[in-house]
Amino acid sequence: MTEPTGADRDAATARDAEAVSKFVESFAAQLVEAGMQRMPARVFAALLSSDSGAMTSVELGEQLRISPAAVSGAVRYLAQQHMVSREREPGSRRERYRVHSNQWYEAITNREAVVKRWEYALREGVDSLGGDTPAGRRLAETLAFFEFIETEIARMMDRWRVHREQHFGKD
Amino acid sequence: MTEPTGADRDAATARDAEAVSKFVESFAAQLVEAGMQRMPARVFAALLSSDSGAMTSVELGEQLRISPAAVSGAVRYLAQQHMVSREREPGSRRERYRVHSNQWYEAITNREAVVKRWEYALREGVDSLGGDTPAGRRLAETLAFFEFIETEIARMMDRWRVHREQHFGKD
DNA sequence: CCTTAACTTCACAAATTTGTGAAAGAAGCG
DNA sequence: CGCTTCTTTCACAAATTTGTGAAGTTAAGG
Repeated sequence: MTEPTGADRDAATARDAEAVSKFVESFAAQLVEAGMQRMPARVFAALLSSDSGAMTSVELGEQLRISPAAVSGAVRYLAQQHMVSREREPGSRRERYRVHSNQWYEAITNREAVVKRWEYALREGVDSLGGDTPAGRRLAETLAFFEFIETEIARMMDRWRVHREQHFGKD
Repeated sequence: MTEPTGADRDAATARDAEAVSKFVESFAAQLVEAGMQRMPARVFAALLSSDSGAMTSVELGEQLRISPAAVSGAVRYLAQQHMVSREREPGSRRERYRVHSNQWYEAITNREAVVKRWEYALREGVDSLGGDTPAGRRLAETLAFFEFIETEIARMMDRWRVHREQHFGKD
């Protein structure tokens, strides 16, 4: 063997596999409880708790004890949600999956597409029930709430970026 | 029959059952897509688009064509999530389920319990991986993000209450 | 080009979730 | 108190979801 099996074995960054696994499973469990699918949740937690913030398909399969097919499905989902990005390490056919902290903060707050569809459905509702009926007014107010939320969240993320830079630097 | 079957049949507030149902199903579908269970989503949408903002178990069962058991399960879930409240109309064993707009705006943004558990898991992770490791630092920053979000959302809801009062009055 | 390593797709079995009918449990009203 | 009406609980069948092995596809490197 010319290279160590699995992840980085450098003494300075040696990982306590047990501790990592414990975190991965408990954080993933919380994500699942919040509605995320199991495999994406586990893969995401694994990436989040890796030192480099990136892992290959094989590494993920080994750590989580899941098949390549499961890894594939999970990362496809995560990539679609913009919570993870794929990288090709040059001169290899291995793919690397990376969690960019910034990126996933945006992804988790940016339910923009979801909210837009809610707003669309609500507008349809207001139209067809009539803005002058009690129900129509309730829907209209709900719509206003989401519109409000949408702009507020954008501003909140602006403030976060400032806050983050102050506390953690640009990185 | 001394009272009309189903909901209010007063001409002024006559509901186009078809239109209501269309909205209910399409809005519910969006909620489902966002991770909500089907029955709670449908029940919630039905309440939201009712003129009075409240319906009995029987009315819900009729409109949605579901069994009493399904209604029961759905409203239990919605009540737990504080998206709906139960009322007993005095002098009847009928229960009424009501959506208070205010209440459900809070419920939807107030993922407090969820976020708290995420934060707890992240703190555990930082502790066990060590705040001086790259992974530990990533988890710590993620934790900071959620703490930030938590206070910001509380303020956002304060602003919403003001905004709402200006645009829709106290009601 | 051919080989081979890596990822993806697909069909399917297992596990989980969902909604129902039936029975049991409350609570008003006589 | 017991009847009646409404709601909840429970066991189960149906439907859906999940993760796998195996076959298929892609692309690097000879």
